[in-house]
Amino acid sequence: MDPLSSRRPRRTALTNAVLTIVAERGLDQVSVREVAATAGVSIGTVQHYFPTKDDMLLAAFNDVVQRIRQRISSLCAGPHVRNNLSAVLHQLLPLDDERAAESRIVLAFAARAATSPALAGVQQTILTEITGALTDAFALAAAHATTDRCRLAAHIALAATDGLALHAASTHGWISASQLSTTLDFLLDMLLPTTEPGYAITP
Amino acid sequence: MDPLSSRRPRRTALTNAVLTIVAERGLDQVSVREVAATAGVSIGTVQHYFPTKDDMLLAAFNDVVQRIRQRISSLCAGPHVRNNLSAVLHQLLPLDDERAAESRIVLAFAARAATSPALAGVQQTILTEITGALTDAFALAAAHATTDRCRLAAHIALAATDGLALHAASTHGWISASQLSTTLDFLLDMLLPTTEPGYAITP
Amino acid sequence: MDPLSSRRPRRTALTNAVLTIVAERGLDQVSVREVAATAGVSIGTVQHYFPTKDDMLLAAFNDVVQRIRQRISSLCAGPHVRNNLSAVLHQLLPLDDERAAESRIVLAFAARAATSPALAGVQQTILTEITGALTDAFALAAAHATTDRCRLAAHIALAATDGLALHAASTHGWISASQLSTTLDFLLDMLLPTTEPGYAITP
Amino acid sequence: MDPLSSRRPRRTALTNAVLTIVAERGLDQVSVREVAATAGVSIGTVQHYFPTKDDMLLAAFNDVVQRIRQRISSLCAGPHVRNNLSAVLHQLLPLDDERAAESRIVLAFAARAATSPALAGVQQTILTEITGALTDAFALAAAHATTDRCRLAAHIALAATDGLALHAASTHGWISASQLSTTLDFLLDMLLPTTEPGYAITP
DNA sequence: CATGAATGAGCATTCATTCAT
DNA sequence: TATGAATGAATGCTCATTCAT
Repeated sequence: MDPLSSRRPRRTALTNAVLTIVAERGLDQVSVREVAATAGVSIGTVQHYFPTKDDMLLAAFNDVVQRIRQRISSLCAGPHVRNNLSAVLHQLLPLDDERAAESRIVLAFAARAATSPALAGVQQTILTEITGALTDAFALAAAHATTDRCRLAAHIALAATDGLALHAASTHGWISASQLSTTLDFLLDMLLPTTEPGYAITP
Repeated sequence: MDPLSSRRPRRTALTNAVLTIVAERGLDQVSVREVAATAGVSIGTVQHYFPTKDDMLLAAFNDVVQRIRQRISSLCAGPHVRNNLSAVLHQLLPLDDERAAESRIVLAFAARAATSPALAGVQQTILTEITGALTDAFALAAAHATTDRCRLAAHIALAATDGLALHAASTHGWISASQLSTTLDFLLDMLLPTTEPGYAITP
Repeated sequence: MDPLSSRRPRRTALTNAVLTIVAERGLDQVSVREVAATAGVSIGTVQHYFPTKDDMLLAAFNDVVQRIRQRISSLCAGPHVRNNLSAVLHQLLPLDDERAAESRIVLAFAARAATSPALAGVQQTILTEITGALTDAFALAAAHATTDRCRLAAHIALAATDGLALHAASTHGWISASQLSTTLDFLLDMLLPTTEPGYAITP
Repeated sequence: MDPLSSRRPRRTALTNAVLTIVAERGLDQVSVREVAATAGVSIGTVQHYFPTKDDMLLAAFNDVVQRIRQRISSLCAGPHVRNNLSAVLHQLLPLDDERAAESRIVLAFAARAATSPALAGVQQTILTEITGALTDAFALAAAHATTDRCRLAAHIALAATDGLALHAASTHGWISASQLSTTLDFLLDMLLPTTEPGYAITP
């Protein structure tokens, strides 16, 4: 009846099929055929929603980015800045199977973004958003720190988090979930002085 | 005369061709045809050296890893531990065109390692080596720090470095070379107390 | 309009192309490319109808078997059992160019059936059908013979016929059409006593 | 030392490798690579003995034909003509695993002979030899039969035997070894009257 | 909105063969 | 005598895409 209620779900089913294949077999195993088969529709239908394969991959990347965006923004509503900060970054680590799959997906798209301007644009947007939010959070948590310091802290925090996710996703069991968590906590302790000032991002 | 003097160069020419294509157009644009054309040999010759495409990619990844390994070990010979540490990590950042290409290459292989056990093995080996070396370096630089602290510092330093390289490679100009360098320096200052103790990785 | 009227002919054109190549150049010269070229369609079209080469060969064998089946059954309608029997078996001999081509085709598929279960199944089916029909015919022609005798006669008749076709197809002119016919007639005379017994190879 | 004692065995090992592959996987699975691997030599060695693949196949066919020739001629030395005749023809049926393999081999080469003049020549030679020998045998067994009758009987006997072998090799278990033997015996009884006339399919 | 026929370029791989050693 | 490097054509097959319905 409502065109939105029938069009969107099918489109989402297709991007979900893409993401499933990316997580399980890698981005280069994504083909229109496989997506159609995974989603249980015909090839023609896939190409009705996404005229080209690049359109399809871009939509899938946008979907996963949007999913991350929403999960992050919902975590920023807490009263304690530091807890929010920690929660957000932990969301980006492959601490359980679901987020491990997401890490593989994000890594795959990030790698392809290196040679795909369209994907690079999406990647740049989400990186800008997250570092902006992290910078704000650091500013709130350490009120007397300069903006530059906060931005530096944000970049370090996000780089280390993504780097940890990269290390975990690109090996198999080299670094455990608890190690990931411990390492990130250690870094946050360094970046966010708790009891007394005198180090970390404060001047 | 010496078979090694005629066999090796050709094999290396082939893996170099692979790495060139990976850096310029991405790992999924690597085909036996393209590699043969880039190296200026016939298709049959490529498959004489590498019976399957996976063999070829694995050899190329091993080559780039070996290249990194040697560059790093040559930097560790300096007298000042902290300088060595800094130099090694800066080597892993895409600070010039050559290292930007290498970052794209390493990122591409890391992403594929997520779904390729053979590549994951190589990745795990090099990560283990580098974190081991970094841990030793932190131990030398901060003599009274526990081994666990040093290992944590090593993981953070490498994760942040690889994360920065990932951010730079997966966008185009989002983060400049000087920003990369500044951010890494800031992190190292945090991890390596200079004048006086009382923070960072010392207890 | 009717999908059958546009789909079937094309599919049949493809199997006919296969059979043409088999008859002229042998089964191992059949390639998807050659079939496409012979049928005047694109490679993709061939593989739209037959996803794999084995599917294509199986369909072609089924087609030729079906053709034989129909020719045989149309011959069994005559009033004189012995004439029918003779006519059917003569149909299986390479007595003219068309049936010589068919003999080469059938021989090629029979040989491949030795190492292809799918083709062996088709071969077994047609052999069972023909020997069944021949057994019935012998039973009608020699009313007081036991079923076992009739089955033996049927097996001998078909084996000798196929053997003659094999000899003719696998040499070039070693045995002439008239020799084939004469030999088969002689065998039928032996298997089907007409007026009086007492012949065989004795004068 | 003796060139013959070192050259011939290796050459024979190669043709044996060909025949093994033909029996197990079919003639079109024979490749220089596979033959070299099966015989445990290098590709270059195979092509040292057989410059082209056709040379190799022709030699292999000649070998198998020679093997049959020798087995047959050794059986013709017996004192009872009828027994010799029966023994020779039974040798051509796939009554045990070894002769089943040989039947697949002979069938494969016969089918290829349909489009290969060189193989057809060998096939024609062996057919001529065997029918000649059979004609002689029938002449001895039925002294007062004309030569033409004997030749007809020979053709029928060989055609039926080869046809039975074809039926057995091209299906899997459709006709059992004992059925093959029984059918051939029945035919021979028909072609070679022993005590009294009055047989054929009538009881 | 959805299908599937049709296309032809592209893929990794196998192949027979040549040649220098 | 025997090897293996090198070649390039050919293989079956998958692919993204176009188009008519």
